[in-house]
Amino acid sequence: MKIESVDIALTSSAASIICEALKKAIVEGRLKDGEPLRQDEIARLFNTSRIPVREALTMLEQQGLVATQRYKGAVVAGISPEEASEIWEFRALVEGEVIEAAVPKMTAATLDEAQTHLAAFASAAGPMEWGDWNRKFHIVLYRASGLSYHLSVIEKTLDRVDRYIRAQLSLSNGLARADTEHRAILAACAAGDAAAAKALTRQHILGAKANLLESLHRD
Amino acid sequence: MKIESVDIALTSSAASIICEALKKAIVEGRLKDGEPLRQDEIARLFNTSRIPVREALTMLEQQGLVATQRYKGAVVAGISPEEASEIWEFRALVEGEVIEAAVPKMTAATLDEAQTHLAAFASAAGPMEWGDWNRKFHIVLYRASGLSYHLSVIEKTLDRVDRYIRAQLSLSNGLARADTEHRAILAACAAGDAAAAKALTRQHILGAKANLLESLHRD
DNA sequence: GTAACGGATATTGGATACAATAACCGAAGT
DNA sequence: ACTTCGGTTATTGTATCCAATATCCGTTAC
Repeated sequence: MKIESVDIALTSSAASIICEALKKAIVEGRLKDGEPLRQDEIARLFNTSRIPVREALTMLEQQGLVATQRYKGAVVAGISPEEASEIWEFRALVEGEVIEAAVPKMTAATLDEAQTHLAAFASAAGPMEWGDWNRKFHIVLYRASGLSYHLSVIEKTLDRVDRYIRAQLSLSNGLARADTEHRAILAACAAGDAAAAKALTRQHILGAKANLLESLHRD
Repeated sequence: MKIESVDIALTSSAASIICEALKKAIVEGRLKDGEPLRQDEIARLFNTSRIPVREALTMLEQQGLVATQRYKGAVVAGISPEEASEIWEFRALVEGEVIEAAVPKMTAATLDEAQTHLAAFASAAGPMEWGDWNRKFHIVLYRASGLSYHLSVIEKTLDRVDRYIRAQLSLSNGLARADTEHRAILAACAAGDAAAAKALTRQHILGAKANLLESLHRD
């Protein structure tokens, strides 16, 4: 007879727990651009020494989420309008290609799950939830492609810019427009029209890019 | 009057020095897939404690060059044929797009530098040099695009697979074929034909993918 | 008043020491 | 012979302590 076994922290080191918590705070925009991340302050928050905190900050720096200067510490890494513009072009390129490859492999379960996320997105209460469901909707569709390397690059890129997407969704028409475009993308996927899904995804991303740059320009 | 000032280790921490050294060894294929990386052994090599070694390994894990298991240590991360196939497709997508954007921005200096690397490639002595000049040739052309985010993704991807490219160059016809294709790509760039440069780059990468999979299949 | 210098404080980088876990090995029992 | 248990060793994860550097602030010279 087998004993009921539960994985107790088999994959979680203190560093990765801290890294994930900080990443979540950055991605959700709770930590603002340029905000300093003090090692001993974070260490106190997690009841650890500074060693795992430093490893977590090293991970985040490698992911481009924080910028570190020797003997000066880490700050949340911002993004310039030029970088934003380029990253949205990159997203259109890669996400367009991935959804095109994904459409022929989508199952009913894929479409169901996407539909669920779309409904949750439409009836969500605040910017944080919008961002979560928006991302889940897209990722579910991409995942059907089975292109794990492409997916990992997409996820890292989204980590880098997700807070700007959330801000975008909060603007006037941001939510309604995204919802409309999501429905069109899902319809194309359900119809098995890979070319249309790719084109709509590209428009979805490049339209958001134009909006973002416009709002940045107004400041 | 101003004093001649030299940056003395302003940007170099022990961790990043160790990281770069290990990365070079992995990229050049001197550390084989699955080879364990012991913390205290590396620490002795660099005359440091294990702390900066651990940070270096953390960086390499984030870059996908090593795989770590809790309480078991880090090993050089290999790559499956499926992953290789997907990564070469990814390269064709991104590098094709980047060189297309780069062609209109190339200067005479860009083409000169690429030509120099191409000549060095053709007259290089061994696999290591071939790999170095091959990579420099492509990167110089890509850099003209000014697409820094795309470039950073390409560099990280190349770090991950460069040793397989080097192995490929060492095979029969690998070097001659690469040289021929490089000349064609450079000619298209010099002629200002962005579409041709893109198509030739894609063929260059996808042909190498086919060769790689074939050689993997023979084993 | 202002700029340059010097010391006090805060913060990070690294070394050492200890705790937790895995791998190995040998002995005992069946 | 095979399995299982226990202990020993090797290796990693973390805490504590010290060194190196930056920042702040008062003082002083002009």
